Amino acid sequence: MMMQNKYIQIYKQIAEEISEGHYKPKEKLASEHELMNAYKTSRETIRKALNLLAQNGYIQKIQGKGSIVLDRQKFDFPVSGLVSFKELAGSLGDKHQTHVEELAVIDADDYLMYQLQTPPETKIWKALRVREIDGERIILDKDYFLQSNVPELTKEICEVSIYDYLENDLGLTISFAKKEITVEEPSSEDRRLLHLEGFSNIVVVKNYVYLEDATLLQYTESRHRPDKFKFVDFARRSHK
Amino acid sequence: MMMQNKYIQIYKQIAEEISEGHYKPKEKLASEHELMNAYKTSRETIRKALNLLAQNGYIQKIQGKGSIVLDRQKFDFPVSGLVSFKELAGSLGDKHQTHVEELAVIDADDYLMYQLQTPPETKIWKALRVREIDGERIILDKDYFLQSNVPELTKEICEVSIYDYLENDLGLTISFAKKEITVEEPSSEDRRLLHLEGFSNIVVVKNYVYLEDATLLQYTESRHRPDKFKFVDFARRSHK
DNA sequence: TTGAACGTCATGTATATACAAGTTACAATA
DNA sequence: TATTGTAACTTGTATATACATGACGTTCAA
Repeated sequence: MMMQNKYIQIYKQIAEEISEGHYKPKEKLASEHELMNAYKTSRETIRKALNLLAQNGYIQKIQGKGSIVLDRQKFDFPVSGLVSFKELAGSLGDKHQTHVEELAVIDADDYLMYQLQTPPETKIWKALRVREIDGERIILDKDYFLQSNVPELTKEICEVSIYDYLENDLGLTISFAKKEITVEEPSSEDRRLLHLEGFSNIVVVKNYVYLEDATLLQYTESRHRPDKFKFVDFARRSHK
Repeated sequence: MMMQNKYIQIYKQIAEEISEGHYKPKEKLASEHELMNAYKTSRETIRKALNLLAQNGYIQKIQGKGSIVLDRQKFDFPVSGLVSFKELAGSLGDKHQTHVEELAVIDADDYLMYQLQTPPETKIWKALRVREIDGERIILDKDYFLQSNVPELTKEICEVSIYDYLENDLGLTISFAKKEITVEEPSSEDRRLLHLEGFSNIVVVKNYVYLEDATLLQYTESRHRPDKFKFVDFARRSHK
């Protein structure tokens, strides 16, 4: 009967209202007691929703006073967290395009065995994609999946969104990810596939994506031209 | 009577046990029911502690099975979240040093008025520090505080840790922060103060630090030599 | 032998109550 | 006037109970 969890519904609803500007920044949200009546639920359920809002930078809770709405405009989160290129490109300018340069099942070499924590000769999907924005080839994405997790993969899927395919079609649920950002010298592959004239550095984002059972699903290297790279992170201090 | 919140105590205790290797990765934690008896508390309190552990990458909860311990070794979090340089340098190599190049109260110029969201002629503490690791001048930190928040600041404080001073001495509690990472061309100031021979890029981390009442405490620009820069981020997918 | 059904234990969600603690406004008091 | 005290709000913590849902082993029947 329940379409979805109550506290997530409430979270999404309030988050949308904030995003659409129904509340102004620095404005106070209704109190937990009022929200409790408004949504006909218990206080703990309201509090779970409000904690999600706080965690994701929508509001700030202040004991004794209430919840105030933060200014997410001045706070824009383009590449924070686990977003995929499609979400990113959609939120930024349009005129983006994805070129699938390579798509094949390969045997894991030493580097991949280390990154994916697999035994030798494991079959691995390799997808090599170039992201083009406004006519410039900006990003090189190198994706690796265990074939045991992802049996089939096509050029068409790679051109749209691999994440959509994994989550909606294969029913895999992504739980958490670790990102590592460094700056390196461009490889010859980078120079061949991207427009790097005059740039002597490249930003490398290594992304380890895990499923709900804590097994590694995917290793991705996302190689960005430095002038077009921007990473935004919002973090709360967890405890005192 | 209560030294600290129960669920934070339990969180810290289990977190320490995991860090010290009392549990091995992939090992199962005791069930919520068992922990409930062990700590003589309610299940909800245990769950709050476990959720903190999950959020910070210590464990993964799996419905129906239990909580399994993640491998934080393979997962090292050097610069994730809100850590200060002191913590960073301590966890990495030693032989680090801080040079205070400049420390003064100034009037906000246009750039600072924008970054700190203040009216004109606001008095602002400016601290300019160079971080040296293993004899190389690697990082240039430019810190700005409103004098209304931080009345006094000394060279000695800047050499140790401004964060310690703010939190322990002034009683200011940092609540959340927004980071922005970009790559730029070095300024003449960067070239003068850092060892940048041969490097044509610099990694700029803009850090906006907020207090519990959601007011901006500090704006920091941390400018890193690209070869020594590394940023690690751990993120959970918040909802479905 | 296979497979469906069931019981048990795990975590997830929702509710209720009680009290602690921070904020604010206002009235009482010195 | 200035301070204190109190009442009425707010959010924070802790506890208890109930049921839903997922994982898994055992039992029992085909």
